[in-house]
Amino acid sequence: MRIGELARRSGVSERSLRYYETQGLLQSERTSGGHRHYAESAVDRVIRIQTLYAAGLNSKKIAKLLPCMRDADGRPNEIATPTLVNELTTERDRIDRMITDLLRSRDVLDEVIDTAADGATTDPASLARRR
Amino acid sequence: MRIGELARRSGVSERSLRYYETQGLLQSERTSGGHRHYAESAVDRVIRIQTLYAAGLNSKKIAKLLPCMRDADGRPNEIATPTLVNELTTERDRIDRMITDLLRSRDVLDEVIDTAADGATTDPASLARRR
DNA sequence: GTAGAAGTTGACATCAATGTCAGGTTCAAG
DNA sequence: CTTGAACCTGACATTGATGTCAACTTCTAC
Repeated sequence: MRIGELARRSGVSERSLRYYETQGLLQSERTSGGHRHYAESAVDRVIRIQTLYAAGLNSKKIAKLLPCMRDADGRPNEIATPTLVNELTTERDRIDRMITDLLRSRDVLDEVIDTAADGATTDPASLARRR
Repeated sequence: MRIGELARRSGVSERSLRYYETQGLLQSERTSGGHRHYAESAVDRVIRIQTLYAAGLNSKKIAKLLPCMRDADGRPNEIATPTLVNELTTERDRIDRMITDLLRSRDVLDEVIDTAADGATTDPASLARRR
């Protein structure tokens, strides 16, 4: 598929897809005229990249990590080196702390929202949030 | 307490504390010479601010949200307006998605780490992570 | 072959919290 | 009073993925 379709299907801008390529995160075939063509599997890959970015990893880490992830269909292409394992463990712990923080923040928001709702509401969404 | 102590105790840089003040997130008394003095409660407040920043809220949202949170000792000073509740609900849902993403990323990292560990390890931490 | 949609590269902008530095002032202990 | 630590303001830098625009080329449907 071409870049426009990949962007649409993955929910990531064309700009970012080209950027991913410069960072070595995403491969593409080129037509004789220079247009990019992607395999079907690119959709999943892009989504995975996005998810890792959202978790606070930078391009370099993602580039090292991607070959060690198993694809939908099989085994990983590489096994993480001890050095990489160390880095990833650090990231894992950071993500763990992030999750803890986010849960706390979510609870705070829920409380503020529910406090405002108290007094009178029939909104099912907020009722559902009540403890 | 003075800014240095607050920075140390809250784990936030002096630079950031001053920034929080310009954003209306943090109040301080001033000595005749212009030095900031903070109440004990500032420590908690700063930590709360940091947590909300980590959850992706910006200064403006945090400024609106803070008066609606209840302090350690009591009731909130304000009740969120319907408009604010809408905004906060949007944030809450975003945070929810963030948590989902982070859990996924954490699992991915765990899998890569464990795959690398397979073959031979006696590291209790990674053994503990095994499913 | 032609028109218009879609693609290309390169450059520059952005966002927002935080780091850093300079030059000056205040505080507190001796 | 002195001295050094701590604090003040203001300015500029950083970070890194992404937005945006310009000028040009390629692709595709007719």
